[in-house]
Amino acid sequence: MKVIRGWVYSPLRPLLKEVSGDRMGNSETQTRQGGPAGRRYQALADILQDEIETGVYPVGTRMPTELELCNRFSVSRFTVREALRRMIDNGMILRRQGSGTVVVSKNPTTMFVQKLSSIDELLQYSIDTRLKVENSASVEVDAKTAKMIGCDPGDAWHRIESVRYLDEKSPICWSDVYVRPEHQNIADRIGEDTTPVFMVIEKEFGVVAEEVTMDLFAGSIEESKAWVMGVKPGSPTLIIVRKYKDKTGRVFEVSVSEHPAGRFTFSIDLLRSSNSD
Amino acid sequence: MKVIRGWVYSPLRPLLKEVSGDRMGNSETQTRQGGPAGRRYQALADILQDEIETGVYPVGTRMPTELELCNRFSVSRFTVREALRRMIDNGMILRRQGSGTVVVSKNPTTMFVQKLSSIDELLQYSIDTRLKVENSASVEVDAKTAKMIGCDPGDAWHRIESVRYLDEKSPICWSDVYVRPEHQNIADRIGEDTTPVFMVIEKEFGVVAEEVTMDLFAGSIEESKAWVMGVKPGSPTLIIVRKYKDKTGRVFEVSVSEHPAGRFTFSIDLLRSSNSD
DNA sequence: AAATTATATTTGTCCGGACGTATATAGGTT
DNA sequence: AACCTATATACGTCCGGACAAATATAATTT
Repeated sequence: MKVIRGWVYSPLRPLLKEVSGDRMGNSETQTRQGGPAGRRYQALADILQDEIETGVYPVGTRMPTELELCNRFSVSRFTVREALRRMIDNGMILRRQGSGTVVVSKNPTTMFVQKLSSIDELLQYSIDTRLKVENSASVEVDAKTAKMIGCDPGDAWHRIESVRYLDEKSPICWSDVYVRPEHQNIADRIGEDTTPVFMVIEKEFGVVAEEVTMDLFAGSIEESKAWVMGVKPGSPTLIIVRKYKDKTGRVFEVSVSEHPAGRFTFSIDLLRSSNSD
Repeated sequence: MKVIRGWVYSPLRPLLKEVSGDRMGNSETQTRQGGPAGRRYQALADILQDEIETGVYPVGTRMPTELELCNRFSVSRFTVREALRRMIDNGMILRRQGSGTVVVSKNPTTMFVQKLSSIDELLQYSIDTRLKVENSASVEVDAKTAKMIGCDPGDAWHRIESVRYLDEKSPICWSDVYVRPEHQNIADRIGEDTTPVFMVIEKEFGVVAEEVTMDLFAGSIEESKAWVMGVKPGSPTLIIVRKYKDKTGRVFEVSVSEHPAGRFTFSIDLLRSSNSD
């Protein structure tokens, strides 16, 4: 049955009333200024959202123009635009100047958003962990590594092998950082302070990380690394591969981190997006 | 000399000019309406952002009021609010009605946002994977499990043990789903279709997942599970613990998934947030 | 018919004003 | 001093209007 938007009295709904025929005596309604308890743009957003969900405006088609919505609900353009702004945030519509408003999704997409307040949370290390460089050399990546970091075998990269410590005696992870040959001299800067490698490259060479992809999977640690990390060869590790891309899509840094089991947990916190609804 | 918008058009910056003393002859300037190529609110946001970074408004203190900013830059409240809205999105300021605007961060935080368009991307399984229930029983969690799922030892939960298959012969992961005793009858619904368990609970009992936390770490698979998954006991696995909380913060479902190495990769794609700057 | 140009449409930016509501502050009362 | 109350402050909502810029559509020309 579900007569949602039929404007029966719900505590808040009849804030907006559609003007159907010519006009109803809204000499009072219209003169209203200043907001009451309810937000008009929110009520309008709810209505439009529901109309999209029920198929009044199918995905792919165009919604009414701002002016049309102003007339239909007899509200100002401010209210309409504010309502539509919510729906943009919800990913339901898309707007383009001169063109109009297009419906792109039936239901509020991006149900969950990750709260990621700082760059540290991206890297998930507290400020005071330290990188200690073990080795730094130009390499041609072998087939196995190429597959892992997503490039062709034989490609030239500069590899910086290092170990991340919580304190002197507590290695957290082994970290292989691959950077472009033209950036290889940043190797000297690693470990100086706690700045992430990609931020050093950003500052030094002007490239900007526009996209970061992270792959997490389980694996077994190899013998040489196991020795340094103080675990048995072949014991389980959490492997995190991070690829930093600039705006052209070119990867300018790849880091491969191996965390022996028990030393590290990667946490993600997702919140239901509350921008409306 | 082409005076567009008052002050001449330079690429973008002197779009906003601070009024210092009493007033400059902006009889023309002020009357100007409509926007040129440059956005005034953006210019204002840049200025304020810069002033925060340079310590004019230290973190923790309060910024000027809207009206003060209106006067200082001789712009309308719309422009000021639009500028401040950007800074809210950037996480630099926080506003409260009646109180004012507080600086909470020196530099634009939330540098990266995760694009998460659908619930499938949260679960990271393609639609056509299937859950096959192996066992379903009420349990009192032991100490080890309690630590893993974040509750007290001895707490009563209903555990649904299942295996996720890509097809008949390809098990992807072992999955232990813990639900509240009062929800235990949803066990019959698992495997019927591809609906995620938490969505079944949402629909059936009216609870809503407001927050989902995911912990990823490496571990060793235990013997009984190894048998089903077709790997050697003790071999590495990627363990993912998902906790679903309602709006009161109460956990109503915990799922523990164990993915043998090589069978599954968890991917995250982060994009630099482009809300301004 | 194709390309160009002119026009209309539609969203973006910006202004000034008004009132509502939440918070903070000052003042008075107990 | 603690509590309550009146006032001021500051952000939130909403209106009407105006021009700018980007796009789409119609008209014109080639």
